[in-house]
Amino acid sequence: MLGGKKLSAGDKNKRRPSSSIQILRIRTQDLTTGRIELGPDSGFSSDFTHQDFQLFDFTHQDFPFPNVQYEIIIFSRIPFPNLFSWNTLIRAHAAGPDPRLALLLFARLLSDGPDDPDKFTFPFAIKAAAALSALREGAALHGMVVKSPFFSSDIFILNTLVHFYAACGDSGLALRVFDNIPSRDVVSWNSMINAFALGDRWDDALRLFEEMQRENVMPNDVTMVSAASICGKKCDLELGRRIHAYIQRNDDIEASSILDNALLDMYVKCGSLEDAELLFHSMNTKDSISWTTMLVGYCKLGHFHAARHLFDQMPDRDIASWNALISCYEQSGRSKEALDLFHDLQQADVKPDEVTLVAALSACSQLGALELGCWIHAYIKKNSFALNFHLTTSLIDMYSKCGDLEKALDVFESTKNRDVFVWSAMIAGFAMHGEGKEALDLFEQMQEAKVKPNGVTFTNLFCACSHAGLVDEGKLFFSKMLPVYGIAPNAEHYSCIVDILGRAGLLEEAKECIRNMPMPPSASVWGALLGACAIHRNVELGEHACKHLLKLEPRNHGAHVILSNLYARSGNWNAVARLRKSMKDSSLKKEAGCSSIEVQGVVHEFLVGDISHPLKEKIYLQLDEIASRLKAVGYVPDKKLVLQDIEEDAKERALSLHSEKLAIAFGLISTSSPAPIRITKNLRVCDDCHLVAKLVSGIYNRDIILRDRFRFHHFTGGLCSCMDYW
DNA sequence: GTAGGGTTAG
Repeated sequence: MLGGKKLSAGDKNKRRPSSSIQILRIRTQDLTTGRIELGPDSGFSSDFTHQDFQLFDFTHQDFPFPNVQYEIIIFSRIPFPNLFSWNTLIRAHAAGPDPRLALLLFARLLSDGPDDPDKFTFPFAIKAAAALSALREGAALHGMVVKSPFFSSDIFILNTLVHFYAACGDSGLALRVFDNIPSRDVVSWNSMINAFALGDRWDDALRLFEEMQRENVMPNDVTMVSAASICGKKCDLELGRRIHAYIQRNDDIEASSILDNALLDMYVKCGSLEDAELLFHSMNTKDSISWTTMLVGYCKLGHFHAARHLFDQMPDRDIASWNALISCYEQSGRSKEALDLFHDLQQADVKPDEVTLVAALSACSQLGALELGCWIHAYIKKNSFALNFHLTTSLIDMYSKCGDLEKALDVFESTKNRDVFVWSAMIAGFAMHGEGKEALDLFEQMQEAKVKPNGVTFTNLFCACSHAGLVDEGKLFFSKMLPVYGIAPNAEHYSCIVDILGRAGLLEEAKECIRNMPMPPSASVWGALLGACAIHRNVELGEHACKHLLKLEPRNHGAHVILSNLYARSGNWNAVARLRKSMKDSSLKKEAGCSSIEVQGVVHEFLVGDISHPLKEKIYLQLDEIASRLKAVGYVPDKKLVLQDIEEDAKERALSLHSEKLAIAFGLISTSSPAPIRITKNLRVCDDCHLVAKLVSGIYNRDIILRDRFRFHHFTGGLCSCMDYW
């Protein structure tokens, strides 16, 4: 039916087949009639004949149901297909690559089928709605079920509905269906336990697990998979072990590799490699999921050699195994290893998927490896990967963090569909480059586009305000978060606002803000206050913040360094020495500063005073030349920040060998104008290096784009984009 | 002759 009018057979034959299939829209008023109608905006033309199925592209290489095409041909040749044939085809599509076709067929069945749908039809159709998270469509199916005396108590249909609402992310609605199931079987309980698990309501799930046993429904292997998985998510090793023991005790729980894998995953998530290894070695059948799960276990606990060894031993690696190792490297900050493995993958002629590309792009972001990032972007285009939200977000993030804001904006603007992550990534891009106004404008546009901001959006906005010194704007956004946007500020948001106030010198207001926090102040809140005190040389408040910070994170070396800098700036060398001794006693080391620069696709890393580079002679000659040209324009090294109380000329030498200066020197000799020198530093850039970079950009007439831990500095003609506010 | 629930990478 279309627009409420039933088409006659004659109409059908006159119309052209539709070329694009879109999801059908079921109007809610149709619930009262118990029939499904196609809305006028559905894009579906009802001139669809059985022969048209042959026009669809079912040759997708990952098509999981090899017989579908065959069935379609058969189906289209059946002059009067019966309900059984309809059901079979709906089932095939519900599990196929495009479940929308199952819903289309269902609608078609209602208007043109030989019979009304039966108790077999509904589970297939609801499953399709679940696969699509199509809440409205599934709810309409639910409406039809409820009104039917035959279906409203059918346990198969009701169980599928529980699963459907869970898949749509609404465990509350799932529970309403579950509560109304007249006599629940083990699948009902399993579905509801899983619904809670999907909604991160782990304790509710475990309560239900106990309740089902009280009602004398025996858990089966599927129940135990969920139970194990919940223990993993809760990091409850004790309960996990009890579940495992229960399974071993009860012979009626059927062994399966899915169950073994779920237990393995539980042990890995709980961080018990011993249990995981024991189970892994006792497993008779290990599939690629088992191997990959074990691999993730080694990676997460930092056993990278064991992980690599396991990876090399795997009998058959699928793309998920590669992705696991690449992602683990990338998330542990081992970006170079991640990219090396990405390279191996290509050498092995394995096709990356979207997950691989997201991880590789993320590794590029961390390293500032723009050339490789561009190459991956070209690869995506060449192999016509669909730019989904994930990939788009990663590309924007990569270009932003590699210092090419223009390209980030290109990607952003060429994307029509933008979810909250895509918008937030672009806002973050502007923020880290100090383009506060643009970030705020984009937030306005995002609201015009009716995309609801989330907590991350606000973090990025605050970051923009902080770097651009937009204090009033930051305060305004903060005050609107809960009342206007319904997002309760978390500790991270409080750190941001403390940072904004503190940087602007409003230390008292920042202190007051911390006092009014509804949750205990986190380490990062105190860190923000400490940073502000360092900028504004407030030793007393700085000590106060540092004391609180160290109470929460005794081994935070960053705090020691900032406080030490604060003492150093105010010339209190005794305090510096005391602090350094206490750091030494607790074997705390300052994180080594490291700067990297990419030249022709190769990333070169420099540490302080590094002499490991093959071109070290040339680099040090260049450094000498820079030093003399800087002196000629009146530059005096800012030695206050050299931590040790050492001799003056030694201080000067230590300062002149900071990693970013080595990278700048290398950049000058290995690249040429007008290409900017792009440097990525793992820590915040120090005052002296910032000054040197400004002067070099003027004297050598070369732009320098330096990314530090927190933001970008664009040095050009002797000035920096941050206006010395960072 | 057709049916429901579960594990890995992001």
